[in-house]
Amino acid sequence: MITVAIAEDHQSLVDGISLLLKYEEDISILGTANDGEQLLEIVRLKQPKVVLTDIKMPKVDGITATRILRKEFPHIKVIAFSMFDQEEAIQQMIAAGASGYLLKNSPLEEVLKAIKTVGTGGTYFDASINLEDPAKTQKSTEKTVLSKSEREILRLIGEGKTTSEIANIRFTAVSTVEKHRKNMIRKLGLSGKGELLRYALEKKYDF
Amino acid sequence: MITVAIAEDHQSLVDGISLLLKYEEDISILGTANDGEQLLEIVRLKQPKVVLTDIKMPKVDGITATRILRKEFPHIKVIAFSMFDQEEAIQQMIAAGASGYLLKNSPLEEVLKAIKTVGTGGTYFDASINLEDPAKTQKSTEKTVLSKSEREILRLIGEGKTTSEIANIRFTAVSTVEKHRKNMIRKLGLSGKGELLRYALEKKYDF
DNA sequence: TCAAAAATCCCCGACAACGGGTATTACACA
DNA sequence: TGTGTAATACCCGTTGTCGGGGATTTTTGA
Repeated sequence: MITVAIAEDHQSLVDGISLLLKYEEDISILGTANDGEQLLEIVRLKQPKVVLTDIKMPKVDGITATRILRKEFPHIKVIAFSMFDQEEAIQQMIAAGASGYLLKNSPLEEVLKAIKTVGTGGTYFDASINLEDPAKTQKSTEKTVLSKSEREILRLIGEGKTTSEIANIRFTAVSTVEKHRKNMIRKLGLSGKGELLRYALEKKYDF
Repeated sequence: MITVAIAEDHQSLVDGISLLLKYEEDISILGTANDGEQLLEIVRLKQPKVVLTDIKMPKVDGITATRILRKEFPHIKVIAFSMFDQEEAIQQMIAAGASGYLLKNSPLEEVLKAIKTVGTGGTYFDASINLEDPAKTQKSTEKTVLSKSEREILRLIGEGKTTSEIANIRFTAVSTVEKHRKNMIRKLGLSGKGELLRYALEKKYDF
């Protein structure tokens, strides 16, 4: 018997999945949640074997929830369920300890397959996902190399501050902040005008 | 017997709804689509009594599809099915001729109720929708709505493309893309260098 | 059919962001 | 004690973005 908990902010989709799984003999749904907080509660109470979770959710996002759950209950397997096949999200989800990744525009049958595969110790990644890409992986390992000032500036960039605003906040010269920007761009292997803001916004859940 | 066509770009959700409706005696699904073009095809071929459609879809969006269908087949009832309860979208959908409006974070049972109510000549609007405040509604409908090209460009901005790259992709002049950018900034009340990218990244997950 | 909205193109100036350098001070740690 | 890294600050030049205009064509809605 595979016990499952589902977290997904669209109740209609939760209902659809529940309906499908209800007729499966070897699968039992222990609970459903509409946000990350509810998911953590349910898992702590009932400890399912498999967790199926959306990435974008209110209160606590799927990546953070996965990281917390995998730390508390290493035996619990997590399958991510997302609308997007963005590499960053997938990469982060894998880093957080997910055993599978599904896309919402795949058939519902995929969900069933994924739960069964992951529930019996395997991994399941949607066919339309292409992983590896050494540049990205390298990027994520190098991100820890950022220094204290650099991290602070990156955070401020993520909050929408411009270079001159950051300089005022930190009581340093504009040229210093720009230097830090450039160093970060070099360290992270980025290029182009908006890339650092992009990076800051996408990684801002990481602190 | 109520005949139905469903359009929704997330196949998993289509499957869930289909699964639910399959066990209903008086409802029959004539076809499902993953984008607006497919929906138009199906409706023209099979002419269902009720159409359940997502608003955000590839190729042809739900609002446009509704407008076209209501013009060609005035007897066909349309129910909108959306993730967001933004007044502009609801207002536009009603203006296009929709008889109902559902939110994806409502239970699946609501879908059933809505189809039955609309299929028998009624209207069904989600309880958590509040449409009063005519002044505000009027204001937002004529102000905040982005056009087709603008939305496409916003999407590309969200994918990290620069203005010149977008111009190449769309086979238009750089100046045109810049004009669209500026119009969007004005429409959305933004200001500053990175704000549009910021907006694009934040709204990217919301449709 | 006809006006409104959208889409296309161009101009200018201002300035922030980036790429590529150089240089000084300070502090850690081996 | 020296080497390394971080943090500070400045230079030049290029490109992208934004604010503010104007103008034409095409599409669409009423």
